[in-house]
Order: sequence, then structure tokens, then C-alpha cells
Amino acid sequence: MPEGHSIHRQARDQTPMLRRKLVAVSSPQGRFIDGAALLDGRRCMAVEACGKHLFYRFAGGDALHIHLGLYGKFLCAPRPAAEPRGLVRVRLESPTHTVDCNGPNQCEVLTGEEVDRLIARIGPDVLRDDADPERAWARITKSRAPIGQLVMDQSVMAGIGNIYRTEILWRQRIHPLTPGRALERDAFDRFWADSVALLKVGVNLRAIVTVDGAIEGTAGRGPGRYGARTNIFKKATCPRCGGPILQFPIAARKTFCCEACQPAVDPVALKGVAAAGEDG
DNA sequence: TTGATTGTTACCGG
DNA sequence: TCCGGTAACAATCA
Repeated sequence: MPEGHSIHRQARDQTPMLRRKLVAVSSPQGRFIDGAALLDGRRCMAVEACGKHLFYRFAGGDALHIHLGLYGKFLCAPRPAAEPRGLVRVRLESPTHTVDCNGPNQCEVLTGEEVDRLIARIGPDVLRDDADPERAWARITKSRAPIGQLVMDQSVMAGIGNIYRTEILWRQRIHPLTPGRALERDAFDRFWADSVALLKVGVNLRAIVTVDGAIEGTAGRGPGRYGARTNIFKKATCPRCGGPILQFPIAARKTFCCEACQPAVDPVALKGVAAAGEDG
């Protein structure tokens, strides 16, 4: 679940639940202990998302930092809380709500300074109003790395995961193997704007929806794991031109593209690419 | 049981 | 130094 949209959605949902004194911060399975007790009875001032990171900021400056990794998830409920289910790393209890965080990759207490340092290393977050796309462009235009890798590099720009990169590159007709320095400024601007628009839809719908009609919330129903919510992710056929979808790994994750709609800048760079795809 | 995965980091070699 | 490839870690589910 965790691309940027779901983290921002959690920040939005959890702020009113937790923005008061926390009566308990605990670790039901003993999997997260260091510093947790430090937060008991303290006031949570804000729940803040930055890229795929979530920070619970406490009065006095300390913060609880959580990164969900590939599998982590939140379970929020009004009190009284049920028994913890699954591998709960940390449980936050306010007078009104309980928030369980299951199986996160990172779960730690940081000082305010440590939080600032961490955030400084994160690229501009497409979901934050204060994000500066020029920071991302400066990195991209200097790099020979493929754009499909750069947009998922959280230090270049933050919030985009494998599905969004695949879908937005297709929507904007950008071949994922285009070297960053070969990308036109106009293409970057379109990628950025579409990222902002689609991730905001994702926050509102609590789901990755990249097909047209998403704004109205009418998309998303359909067979298959991704139903009609995505265009080419794990699909075999391009919904725009009917051509075949290629799949190949970039940055350790499988991506997809339609060569007809996303013409390669340098055909030589495509050596080794294999046709595939199942679904469809 | 196996394999894949909406993520990230470290390491190695060219 | 940069970049591509690979492995490792992690939890869940088909």
C-alpha cells in the first residue's frame, strides 16, 4: 500500500485522533521498545507526512518516525481498542482512539534535530504545497540514469512508487529508459503536474487510481487486483493504442511501457528488453 | 511451500 | 564518481 498518497492520507486521518495527550505508546509484541515509553503522556502536536515517511511530532521536539516499507500498515479505531492483531510494532493510544502500526520497516524515536536532518535528505514531495520542483529538475537534468529510476529515487522527488511511476510515464508518453539529461523540460513539467494531480486523487480515494475519470471517483471498479484503476501496470495490452505492453526491471522493480506510445529516445538503450505481460 | 511484491539500502564491478 | 546489477531484509498473500 505505501506510496506517498497513503502516507499523506494517514497523516490527515490520524491528526484529529491523536492531537492530544497520548495516554500510552507501547509495543504489544515487544518488537519496538527503545524510547517508546519516553512518549507516554506527552502531547502529539502533529502527524506529518514527508514522502513515504510519517512523523508524529511531540511537544518538546521529539518525534516518532515510521516508514512502512513494502508491507507496513496502520489500523485505526475508536477506543476501546481490540486486541492487537498481527505484528504490531507500536500502538498509540489517545483518550479517543487507538492506532496500531503493523510491520513497519522503520519505527524509531528521533530528536527534532534528527528529524530535520532526515527530511533534508528527502526530495521535494509532490503532495506538499511547499515542494520545489526545481530541486528535482536540477538532479534529473544532470543525470544519465533512466528517468524511470530517477522519479522513484526519494532523494530526487518523493512520494512516487512503482505503480505511479509506471502509470504517469505512460500517461505522459515518456519512455522509462530516457536518460534524465535527455528529458525535455516540458516532459518533466508534465510529469510533475500529473504526479501532483494523481497523488491527490489517491489521497482522496485511498487508492492508486490513474485512469481518466479518477477525479470524479467513478473509476476503479473492475476485475483483477488492479481492476480498472490502472492503465498498463501488470497489463498486457495498451488501452490507448492496443499495442503490446513490454515489461522489464528498472531500479530493482518491474516496470511496464508501451513502445508505441512511449517512444524510446535511444533505441540502443532498449537492448535486452523482453516482451511480456499476463493480465489483460 | 514458492514466488512475487505499491520499498530501501549496501555492496561490487565497470 | 557515477551507474547498473544484485542481494538482503521484511511481512503478506496468492
